[in-house]
Amino acid sequence: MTAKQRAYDSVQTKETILLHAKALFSKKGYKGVSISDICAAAGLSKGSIYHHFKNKEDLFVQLAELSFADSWKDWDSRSVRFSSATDKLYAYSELYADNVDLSLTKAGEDFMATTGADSAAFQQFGAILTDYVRRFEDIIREGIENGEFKPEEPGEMAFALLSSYSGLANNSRYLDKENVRRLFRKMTDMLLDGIRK
Amino acid sequence: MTAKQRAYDSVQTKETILLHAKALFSKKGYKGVSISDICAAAGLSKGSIYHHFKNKEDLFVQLAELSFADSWKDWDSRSVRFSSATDKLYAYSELYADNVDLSLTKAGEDFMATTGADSAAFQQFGAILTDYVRRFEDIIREGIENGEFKPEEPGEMAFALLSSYSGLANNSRYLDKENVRRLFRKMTDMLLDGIRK
DNA sequence: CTAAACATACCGAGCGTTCGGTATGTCAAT
DNA sequence: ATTGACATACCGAACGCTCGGTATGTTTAG
Repeated sequence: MTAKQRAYDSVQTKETILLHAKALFSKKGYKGVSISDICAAAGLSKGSIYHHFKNKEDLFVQLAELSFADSWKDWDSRSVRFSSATDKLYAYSELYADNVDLSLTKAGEDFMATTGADSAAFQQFGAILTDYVRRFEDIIREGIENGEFKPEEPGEMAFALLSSYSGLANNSRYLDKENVRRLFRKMTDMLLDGIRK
Repeated sequence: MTAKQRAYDSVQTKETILLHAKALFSKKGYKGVSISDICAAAGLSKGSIYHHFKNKEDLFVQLAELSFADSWKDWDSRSVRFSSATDKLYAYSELYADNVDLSLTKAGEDFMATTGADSAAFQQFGAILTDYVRRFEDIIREGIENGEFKPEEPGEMAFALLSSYSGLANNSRYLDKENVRRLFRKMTDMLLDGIRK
């Protein structure tokens, strides 16, 4: 006996929309994806999408909110396995590498360049990003406190490290998965010990 | 005595278009800038722009070609002053920092995501990028050869370093000039010596 | 019956691009 | 030196199309 089939499932539908939207945004950026594109991918009509989301900006911000939250939840469950901040950094970069094709960083930049800085959605997204850096900062701070990393301003270090990873992610778009992983590992090597002999 | 007065000056006009286009593209990305935007900024009509360029893609590729060529020319005249590859790296990062507001890297990513990989313009731009990395690679290779840097694959190192700088440039969009310079210097410190204690 | 969930049809604005037309410049023949 | 033929530079209206968004209708759940 299967459960009663329901033609309407609001929660499921919203998840479907966000799922396809994420794939599209991460591949084509914010402006590169139209609502119609999302409709076609999700197999839904515009009316349905605009029933669940106020507008395109709202859709993107909600997507970013959920994506980053999920991503950190995933991270939390993994990171406990690693005792040192150094190991955590490698694990983080590996996680990043495995999700380059579903990363919203590029779309986020696009979104911020597109959306006016006065917009509410813009500030919401800005808050998400700030929070993201702050969470990453915790790893750095941990490394500093137990003597693994140099004792410098953790906020700046977090910003710089994340910039390196996001830059690498943007430029790895046309590489195969294996190479991406190798490059992210190499990047972490570099960020830890530098290129100087 | 002024130079010969001319009602039309094709070269000047084209330069004007490219100048304003560069400022707009670097701020709003490729898709974020319309031909009308460029018209308004340059004080010209659409017809005029399409007289000088085949289409939007052509305009962007020509702009990228000239920009990168100019940028390297500028670099060549500066870099001779520095004897070590380490010094050159700092000088390069400073040059990058001073031009974040006129950088086409983000617009280039946007362009590649927008334009089909089969397009001629796409491949032209790809060639420009490849050439750019190769030129930067020369600095790395020099550093390796005279024992400043670790003897690793210079192509990969160039790719990684440039990714770090471009990522930082993308994320520095809302910072003031002084902070951007400081962050780029910090990034170079990090890339040279790492964050490990 | 009511309300939520979804579809359909449509809107005005803006997009990249085209095109007919108009200045302006060049140059050879007179 | 003037003229007429032609090329170049530029304009602005308009095209076909897509965009984000809305109004309205239909289906399903409770």
